[in-house]
Amino acid sequence: MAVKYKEIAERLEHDIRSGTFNQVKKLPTEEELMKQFNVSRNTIRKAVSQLVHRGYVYQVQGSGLFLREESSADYINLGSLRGLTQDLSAKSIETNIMDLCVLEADEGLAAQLRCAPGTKLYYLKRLRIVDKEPFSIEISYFKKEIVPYLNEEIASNSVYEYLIEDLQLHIGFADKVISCEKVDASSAELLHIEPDNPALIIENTVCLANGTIFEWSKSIFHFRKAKILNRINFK
Amino acid sequence: MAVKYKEIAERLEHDIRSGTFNQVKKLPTEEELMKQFNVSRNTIRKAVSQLVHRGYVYQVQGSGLFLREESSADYINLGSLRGLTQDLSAKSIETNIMDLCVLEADEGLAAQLRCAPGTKLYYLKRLRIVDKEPFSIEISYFKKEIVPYLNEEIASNSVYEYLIEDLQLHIGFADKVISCEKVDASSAELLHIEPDNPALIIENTVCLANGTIFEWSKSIFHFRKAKILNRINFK
DNA sequence: AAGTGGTCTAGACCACCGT
DNA sequence: CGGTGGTCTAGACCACTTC
Repeated sequence: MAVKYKEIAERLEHDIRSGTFNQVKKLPTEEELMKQFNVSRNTIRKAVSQLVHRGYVYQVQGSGLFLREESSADYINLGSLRGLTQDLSAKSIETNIMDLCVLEADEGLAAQLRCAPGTKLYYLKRLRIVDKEPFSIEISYFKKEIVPYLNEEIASNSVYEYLIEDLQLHIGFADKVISCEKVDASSAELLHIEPDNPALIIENTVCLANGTIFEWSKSIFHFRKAKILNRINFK
Repeated sequence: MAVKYKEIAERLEHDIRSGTFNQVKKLPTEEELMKQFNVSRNTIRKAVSQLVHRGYVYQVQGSGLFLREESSADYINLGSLRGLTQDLSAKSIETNIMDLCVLEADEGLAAQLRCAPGTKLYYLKRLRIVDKEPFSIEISYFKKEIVPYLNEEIASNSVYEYLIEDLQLHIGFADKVISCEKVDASSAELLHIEPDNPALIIENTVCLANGTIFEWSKSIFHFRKAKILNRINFK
């Protein structure tokens, strides 16, 4: 990571998360940060705008740079790539692999992934267990052309860590569709809830930085245990 | 709006929405935009980054600026201030005011709004009807100190348009918590669904640009009709 | 090699907050 | 009024895509 503004943003994010500014609830001024990191003002402003987007701070013209309140509960964060591991860091997380194989896209999957029917895909179904209780079911399809190899060991840990660090994929953007349904019988059993109970659903279409779709997934969450937090900035 | 990059972003957003670039699926290069709007490169880049953030386009280094696919269905957009009116623009939207009054914050509301119990609040409950069918129930509390006046006429249209254009409030950021519950009996009746059916819930804490909380709201959506779309950018 | 976006600098001036 | 963010410019150099 040779990029200055990203390094500064990561450094500040780390400091915020470890409570460095909790007393004053305020970050140093832009001028102080310029001196501290020995970079130009625009570079500081670019680093800070990353923290704003991630929901850590807000800027007030003429006044300063303030910490946003920490969210007390454990929420799922839509914007993070690392998924549950980072969001629910205080909890114990286990993963059961229910299924992992290569298959060929049918009409429906081909439409979701914008590829020809018959395209080879990795199919992965996992049960996520948080604090010893079933939390969610995650069903993912990856284009094999882009993710040429996957095994149970990788799928038991963070798939995205593997995609980014080992396969060196550049992940660009995603569409997430959030909805709510009655849970089907087999999912109800896995999640230890009654059939016809509600379930929170996230369908996720993920693209590389160059715009190519490489994953489509559907996650089914236990309706009492999962809440999603989204921090929005206007302006 | 004397700010150049915002004007350029709005102009480009309008052009994108009206299909100007649909043939090529690409925007002009930064250099062309610089000439077209007669501004510096950084100003163009700032305008473009707003479009990226709103999910309209993605940038590919060395290649260009591309349109993201339009989402086919009618989704609720978490990032917009205007709410349903803009998101579901193709549909007919009606609003029934169920309740509108001033009350004093109890312990629970005081905690949500970070104010003293007894603080005066506007309470507003509305039923939103889309294409002649009940779509959602919205319950809002506004600090009267910040929103000193509200009436049925304003509440029948866009409250946020009134807050921004008439009261000149500067809205800064919001925390949105999305979850899923079994619907209660009275809400079920309003939404024309069976009791115990699922409901999609958004709880919303909204702050002014200076960080003051001024609204807390809870929206209960018809689980078959409401889907939320969130477009995420990494990097 | 040419085209196009990504990062970074240095400096100017404006707008808003607080004392 | 001084302090602090917000906007804007002009120019340099780097990194990636495309041909």
